[in-house]
Amino acid sequence: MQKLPREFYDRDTVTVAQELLGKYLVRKVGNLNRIGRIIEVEAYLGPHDLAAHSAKGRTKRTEVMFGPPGHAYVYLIYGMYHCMNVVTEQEGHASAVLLRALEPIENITSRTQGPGLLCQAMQIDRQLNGWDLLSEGFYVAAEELSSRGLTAGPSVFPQKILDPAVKPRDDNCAPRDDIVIIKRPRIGVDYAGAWAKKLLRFYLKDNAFVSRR
DNA sequence: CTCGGGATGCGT
DNA sequence: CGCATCCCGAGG
Repeated sequence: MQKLPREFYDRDTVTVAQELLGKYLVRKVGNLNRIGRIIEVEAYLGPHDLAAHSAKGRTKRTEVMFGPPGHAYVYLIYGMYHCMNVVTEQEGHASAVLLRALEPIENITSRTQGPGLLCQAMQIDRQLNGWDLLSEGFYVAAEELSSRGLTAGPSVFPQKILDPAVKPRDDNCAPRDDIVIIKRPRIGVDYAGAWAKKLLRFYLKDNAFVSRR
């Protein structure tokens, strides 16, 4: 299970968001690793982005967004659900990628199609706000390596991002062939004016676990 | 301190 | 479409 390096997160947020698709979120609960393949995300582009929490400035709540990349920003929404982001770009940029849906891979027993359900299924709450995703027990991995030693699923087949703007890289974070990414406006941010219309929601085409709405 | 509303999900 | 449920951030 190849953990994503700090440099992966320390890049342009849209690039990170798109390259997170197909990667694996790993969360150890008890002695079991819960693993889900990330198939839907949204990019939040910093204080300038009126849909981003960091647009309110540096507050107690948004503190983590203003911190270094590769950390989890987890917050409570509507008094009953949690949402999980990964912080991107250099410290101070206050950008992040919201994880919206997973495809269950291992040890997941409840629904994962939506940011609140995803956190429920992975047992993610505000205790994990600020968590460094380069430590053990909670991180994102580049490839599935089943703890039972099973062969890789379809997600490990050669894949490609069909966006000429996204260039392949030489390291293990390289985008893979055949991934087709759908781009849509972000959900639930109608208050953000022109920013609500930008195509910053990304998901894998035809994946059955994309959140509805 | 109060108050309005929220990066949601579920039932009607 | 209503609503649960509570924290956040703004304003007095």
